[in-house]
Amino acid sequence: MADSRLQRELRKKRPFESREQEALLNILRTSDQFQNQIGRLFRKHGLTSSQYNVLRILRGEAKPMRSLEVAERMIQVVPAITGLIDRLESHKLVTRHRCNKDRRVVYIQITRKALAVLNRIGEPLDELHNRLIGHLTRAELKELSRLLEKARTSLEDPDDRAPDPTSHH
Amino acid sequence: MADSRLQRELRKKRPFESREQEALLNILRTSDQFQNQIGRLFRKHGLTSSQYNVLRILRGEAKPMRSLEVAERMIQVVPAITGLIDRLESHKLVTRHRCNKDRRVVYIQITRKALAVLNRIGEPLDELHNRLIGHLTRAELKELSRLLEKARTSLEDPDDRAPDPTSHH
DNA sequence: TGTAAATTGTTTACATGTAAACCTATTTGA
DNA sequence: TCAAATAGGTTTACATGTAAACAATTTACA
Repeated sequence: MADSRLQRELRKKRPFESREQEALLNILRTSDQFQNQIGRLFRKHGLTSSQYNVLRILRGEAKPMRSLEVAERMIQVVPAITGLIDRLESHKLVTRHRCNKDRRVVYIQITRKALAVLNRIGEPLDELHNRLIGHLTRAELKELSRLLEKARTSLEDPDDRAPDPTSHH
Repeated sequence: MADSRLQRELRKKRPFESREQEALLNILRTSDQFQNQIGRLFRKHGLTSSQYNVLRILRGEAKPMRSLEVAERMIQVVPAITGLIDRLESHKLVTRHRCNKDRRVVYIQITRKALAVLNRIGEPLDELHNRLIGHLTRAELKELSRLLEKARTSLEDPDDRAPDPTSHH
């Protein structure tokens, strides 16, 4: 395999053992670096990436949501959501309401203050996105998304670990 | 823009505003999910992803390295390396040696125990890599790497903030 | 109807990641 | 030669992310 940019970046002395490994590391590395840039922008506005994501989800839904519903969309493990909401609440970016019908449930609602913050971040974030990958052509962007979506199909079926192939349908 | 897999995954009610945004989110999301899988494998062997990366770097270099040198290759902020090395040391996976010539410098050396752990992880890790993106064709893997490397070129020049273009060569 | 099982969050224990302040040992330079 | 600037690491303060154990409610069902 010919020398690659990634190989130089990682200062590897040897080419990758496989294209699979190279592609995988390219995905992780690109994501890492982009997340750094994006996180820095959020920090300027007093938010973290996770907090921004929670607020975006709440704004998108446009009505109070249950904690676990938010957590699921964040694709995060459940326990983390509690502290995340705690901090957002202490910054007055969301409010919590205990449901009366089912007292286990907690509803999370976004505040006006948070909506204002999201509005302020919108434009600079679009600009950053553009700076990060705006130099790819439309065809390239489309192909990149296609390849990444195809890559993720490997995570779909729950490992074919069907405990009992004879049951269920 | 037509509906995409990502759009469904994120339960977005509206198509993405731009292909740039869609591609960017695809990168972040794919990386996240893959990192989860990989991290789980490392954990089975008593390591974290960061620890594994440090050990790989040390094994690749095949001789003691300075702390900051390791940190640079990890593309991490400096402070984090201290605790990381602390934990590796407490697990007897690396040893620390203060340099006598320059007493500020600390050399990190990998242990035999760590080399054995890396050997045990090698095969299952290759298998996992294969499971994650082995279903892409060679041409697709190559194109995916090319696109991601092109994407990262946006991070190259230090923002053109050349403090003084007249100095240095 | 009464108890086991499932659901919804929380708390606790660890390992990281970021930023900013610090401490020491070296190097620079007037 | 001696003070100021650098370089190499650490420490401290926060915000997350993962796993495991719990607590409070609700549901299911024998």
